[in-house]
Amino acid sequence: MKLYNTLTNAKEKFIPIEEGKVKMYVCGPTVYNFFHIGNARPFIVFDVLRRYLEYIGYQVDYVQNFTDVDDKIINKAIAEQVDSKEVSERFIEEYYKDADGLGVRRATVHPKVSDNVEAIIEMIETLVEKGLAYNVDGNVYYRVKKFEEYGKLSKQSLEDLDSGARIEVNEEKEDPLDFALWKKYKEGEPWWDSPWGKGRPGWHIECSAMSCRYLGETIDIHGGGQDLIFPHHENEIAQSEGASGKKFANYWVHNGYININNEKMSKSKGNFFTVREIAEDFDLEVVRMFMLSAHYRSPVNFSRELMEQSKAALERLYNARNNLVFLNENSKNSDPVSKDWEKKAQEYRKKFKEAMDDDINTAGALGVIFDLARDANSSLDENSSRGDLSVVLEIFDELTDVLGLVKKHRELLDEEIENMIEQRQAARKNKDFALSDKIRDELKEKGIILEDTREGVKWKKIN
RNA sequence: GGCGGCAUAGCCAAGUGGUAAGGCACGGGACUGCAACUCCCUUACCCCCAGUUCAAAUCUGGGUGCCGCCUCCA
Repeated sequence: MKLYNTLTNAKEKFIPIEEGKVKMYVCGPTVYNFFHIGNARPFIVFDVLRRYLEYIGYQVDYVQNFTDVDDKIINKAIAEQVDSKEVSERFIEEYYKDADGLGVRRATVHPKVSDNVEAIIEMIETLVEKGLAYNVDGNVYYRVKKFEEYGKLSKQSLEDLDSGARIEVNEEKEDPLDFALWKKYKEGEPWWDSPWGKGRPGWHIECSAMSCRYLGETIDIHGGGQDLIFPHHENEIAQSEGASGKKFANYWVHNGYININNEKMSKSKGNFFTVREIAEDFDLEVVRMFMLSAHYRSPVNFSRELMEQSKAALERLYNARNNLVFLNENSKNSDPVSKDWEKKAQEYRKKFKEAMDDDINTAGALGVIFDLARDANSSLDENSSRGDLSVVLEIFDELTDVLGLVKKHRELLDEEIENMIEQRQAARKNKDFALSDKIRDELKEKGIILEDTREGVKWKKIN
């Protein structure tokens, strides 16, 4: 498999540190609000990367943190006159609700900053000992110019950064580029004891410390949104490599932005939609479909129209699967799978993997699944063998599972609804179309859509 | 100013040297009591100019347009 590595600005063959295993860290949310669809992109993209790595046989240790100590959380807590812990715990719960809706699986570990302060302090101590950090009256800063490779991820030289740096108000720092590792306690803020007095961790250090604690000094893949490249990930490299003297991450993978009217969606611009808001109008699986229909590194525009398109596309996939299930349940042909379909299933699998191997080309992979759907729709019917039908259903589920799509398989119908369908069939037989249409409308009210096909009545639930 | 990305049909989008996947929408047809689903058919001077090559959407150079990072941000 090839992955685009921000460190080298090139697609590279993925080679894990340890054969058969992948250590992967992805920057998680700051839990002070519902997350927006810009935040949702990395959750979905890296969930797919993780699923694919597992699909091709790796054992993946996947760590995604919760930033639960932060200015924005503190501000929210003050505004609501509650404890900041209350705010972060609440939005961690809300995170899981939305993530579940998006089909994002739980990481192996979801560490919180507040549970890892000890590890953070240890790492800062190491940096201070090595002369890479300094304490000024209870605030500890990273001495950026001491880390020679600073800028290697974002491809910026220290001189460029110097000239671009805005005038610092903070006169404590030796250099404007230096950033905080430990922040001195202020009234009303959460705090921990440290060698430098009461205080709390800075933002960047948490990922370095937690990545090291849960995955070790060197990891395979570090992921996040492109906007984290600088300064966050640059700083992580400075901290982790400064402390360990070893390479921090072999592959840096960054997803592109979500735009609104071609402009970046961001909390500061206020032009964002939370996933929670979108859930009022769409099943969240549609959001996932939308995200995966473009390559993860390209910017995508978000709009209601595009959501409608994705919804229709997803619908097509569900229809194809429902047809397969229906035929499979009703097939009277018990022949085993044919050579033809055995071969075709392998070809679809191969093409799917080729797309995914090429830097997680989900749009290309979806194209393969749509080809499979069309093939199944057109070449399988009531005379097809159960052998063929089940092989096609298996490969369809196998491939859609990797993308985390088409997961809502229909359950058995209630007896009441079954009865209504039978009554309608009787009415149709008697050409009593007024009654049959009435029953169909009633079922629609209950969220069941009927389709009369040559093979019989099919039904599905409305999304 | 420094660094980086993008430009493919009405909309979305794959394709990095061999003659344009796929989805949505639109139009025509088949099927159907109607509808839905499904199927078939139809729909592209690959932003512009020049160059390299037997061959370029793909490579090189130059334009034009849009976006991002350099500051909290996925």
